[in-house]
Amino acid sequence: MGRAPTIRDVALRAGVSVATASNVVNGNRPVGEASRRKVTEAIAALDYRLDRAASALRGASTRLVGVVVPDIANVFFAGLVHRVEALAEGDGYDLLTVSTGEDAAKERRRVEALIARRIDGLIIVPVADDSMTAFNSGRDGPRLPPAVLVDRGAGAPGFDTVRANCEAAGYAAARSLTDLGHRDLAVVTHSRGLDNIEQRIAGFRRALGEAGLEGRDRVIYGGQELESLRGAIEIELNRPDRPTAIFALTNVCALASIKAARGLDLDIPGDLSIVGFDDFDWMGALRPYLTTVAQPVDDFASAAWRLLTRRLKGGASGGVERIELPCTLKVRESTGPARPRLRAVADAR
Amino acid sequence: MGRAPTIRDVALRAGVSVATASNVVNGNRPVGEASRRKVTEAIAALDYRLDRAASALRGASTRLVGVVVPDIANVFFAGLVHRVEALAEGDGYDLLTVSTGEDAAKERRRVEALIARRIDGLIIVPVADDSMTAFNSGRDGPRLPPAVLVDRGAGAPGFDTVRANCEAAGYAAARSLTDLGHRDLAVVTHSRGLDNIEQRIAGFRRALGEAGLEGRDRVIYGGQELESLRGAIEIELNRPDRPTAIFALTNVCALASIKAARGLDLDIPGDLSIVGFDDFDWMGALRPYLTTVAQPVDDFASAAWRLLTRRLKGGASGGVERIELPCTLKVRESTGPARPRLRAVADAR
DNA sequence: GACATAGCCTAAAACGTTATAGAGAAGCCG
DNA sequence: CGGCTTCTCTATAACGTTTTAGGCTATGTC
Repeated sequence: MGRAPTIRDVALRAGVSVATASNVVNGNRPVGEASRRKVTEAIAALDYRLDRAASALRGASTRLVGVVVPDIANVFFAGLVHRVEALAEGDGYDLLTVSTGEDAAKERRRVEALIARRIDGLIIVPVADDSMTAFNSGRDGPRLPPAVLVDRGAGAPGFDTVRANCEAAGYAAARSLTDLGHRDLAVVTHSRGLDNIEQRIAGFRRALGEAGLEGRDRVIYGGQELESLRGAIEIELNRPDRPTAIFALTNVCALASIKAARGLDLDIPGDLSIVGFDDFDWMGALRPYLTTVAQPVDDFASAAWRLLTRRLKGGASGGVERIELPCTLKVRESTGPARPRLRAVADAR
Repeated sequence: MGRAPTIRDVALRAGVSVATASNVVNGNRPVGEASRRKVTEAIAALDYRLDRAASALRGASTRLVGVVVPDIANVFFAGLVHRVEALAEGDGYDLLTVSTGEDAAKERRRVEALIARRIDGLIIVPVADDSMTAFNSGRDGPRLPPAVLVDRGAGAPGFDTVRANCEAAGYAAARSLTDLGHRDLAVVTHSRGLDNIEQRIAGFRRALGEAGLEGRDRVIYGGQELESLRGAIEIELNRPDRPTAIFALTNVCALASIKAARGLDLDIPGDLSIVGFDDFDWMGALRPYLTTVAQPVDDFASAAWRLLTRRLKGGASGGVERIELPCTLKVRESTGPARPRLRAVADAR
C-alpha cells in the first residue's frame, strides 16, 4: 500500500548509491555492468517510476513542450497537433496543448502558464505576428524557452519559423480562376494584419495584375465566427456586380462561402466558383468536391519538431531558420469557367 | 539577467518569512493585511512567478489534468477537448492531452507517462471498456488519480462515467428509418466489443423488433480506417439485396458511408438513406445535409469536468456517479422514404 | 496578575531528483 | 615504484516550494 517507491528505495535494494541508481535511470553518466544489472532488477522488482516533477526541479529538463494554437477544434490545427504529438512521443516528450481563441490577452496568460511549468520548448501558432517578441523584451532578458512559430509570425526576429509559401499559393489559386475566365474575384478572410494572410492576398493580386485586372479585387473581412463570415459574404454576393469566384483564405472561410452560396441558391460552380484552403477527410463528402489549396500539415509538424529539437539538443546557437513549405492546389469540382452574364452594373462603372 | 526570482527573494524584499510569502501566493493560510501588501508589492516589483515544478514536488497538487482520447484529429474528440480545456482554464488547471490511436498498448504507455507527471486527475475515452480497471488492480493498490471515463467504459467498476444514452439514440435513429418504410437496414461501425457501440446496436434492434423485422439487421464491421470502412460498406451495397438505409455509428462511419454511396452512384436519399453520428460545422456544407444523431459534446465536457473536480476537491468518497446524456436525432435531408423496388432476391429467401 | 485563546508569523524539515566534488581502485607510462 | 589518467562509484548539497511545529504578541477572562 505505502507510498510509491523512490529512487532511494531502488538504491537501497540494489545495494548501490542513490547517484548510481539515478545514473542508470537516465543514462547521464556511465555505470558499470554489475551495478547496472542490480539497479535494473530493483527497478523491476519495486515497479519504480521516475517522478518527473522532482526531476524537473533539480534543473534537468521537464521533457514537456507547449503547443499553442488558436483553436484545437479547427481541423487544420487539430491535424497539426496530432502530428506533432506523434513526433514528440517518439522523442519522449509530452505536450501541453492550449487554445487561444485568437485572443491576445488569453494567449499571453496561457503562455505565462506554460512558462511557469518550465516547458522545455514551445510550438506556437501566434495570435499576431509579433505577439511573441514581446515576451523576450522584458527587462529580465528572454523569458521564453526555445520556440518555433508555425503558420504565422514568419518575420518575427529571433524565432525559428515554419509556414506555407503563401504568396505562391495565393497566386496559384487566383491564376487558376483567371485562367477560367473569371474577372470578378473576391477574397474572403477573417481580419487584417496577419502576415500569412497578407501574403496570400499579395499572391492573389499578382495573378490579377498579370490578367490585367489590378484593382478588380475585393477583400471581404468577415471576422472569426462562421456566421459573421457568412453574413459578410452574402452581402457581397447580393450586389448586382457580385463576384463570380471566391477565394477563401482559411478552411472556415471556405465553409462560410459554401453556406453563403447555398443560402442564396447560387450554383457551385455554375454561378460561383470557390477555391478553399486546407484539405481534410470531410471535404471528400462535399458535392461539388471543393477545389482547395492544401497546406502540407505533416511537413509543418515535422519541420517544427525538427527545428525545436535542434535547439533542445543544444545545437542551439546557429542563426534562426525560416522554413517555407509549398502548398498544392487541388483542382476539383467547385471551380469552373466563368459563365458569361449580363454585366449592366459593372459596365456602367 | 540573473536567474528568475524565487519566493525566497520575494520574502527577503518584503521583509517577511518565506512561509508567509508562500501563504500569500496560494491563500493556503490567512496572512495579515500589512504583510500581505508588502508581499504583493514585492511580487510585482520582482515579477515573481510561482514555479509549479517545485510546488508539485512538495506534495501539493500539480494542477495538471490528463486528457486521453483515441484521436485528437477526430472532430468529436477535438470538440470535447476544446470544451474541457475552457473549463479547466477557468479552474486554473492545465491539460496534458494525448491520443491513443485506439491502441491498447499505446494507451497504457501514455497513461503511465501521465502518472509519472503526477497529474491530479484524468479524463479519458478509453480504448476498451475495461482498459482502466487494470491500472488499479496492481499489487500496490490504485495507481490512477481520480479519473472520469467518457463515452466508453460506462460499466467499469470504481470509475465515474459520462456517456450518451446510446440505446435510446440507436432506437430513435432506427425508428425514424422504419417509420419511413425501410425494411432492409444496415449498421456500420468500426469493431466489436465497445459497450457504447453495442448499446447503439441494441437500440437499433429494439426498433427493428417493434417493426416486425427482428433478424433483418446486418452489422458491418469496417475497422478504424476510412478506406477499410468504405470498402466494407461498398461490398454490402453491391449485393442484390442491398440495404436501403444505413445507420452509421460514428462520424467516421458516416463519412465512409457517404463516400461508398457516391462511389457506387447511389442517390442519397433516393437509393439509400443515411443516418450519421455526431454533428459539427462542416456537415452543414453537405448536400444532402446529413440526418444525424447529435451527441451533446458540451454536456459531456461539463459533466466530466464536474465529476472530476468533485473528486479533486476531496468531496471524493461518495460512490461513483454514472451520467447518461440524451442525444438528439436531427432529421435533415439524407433520409427519405424507402423507394419501392424489385425485391427478387430478398423475396426468394 | 495569571492564564487561556486567537491571530499572525517564522525556522526548519521535508518532497524526489540530479549535479558536484571527490574517493578508491585499476591500468599505463616513464 | 611514483605519478598520471581513467573508470566507477559515493556522499552530499542543491532545486523552489509547502508543511509542520512552534513562538510571539495582543486580547479577553477569571
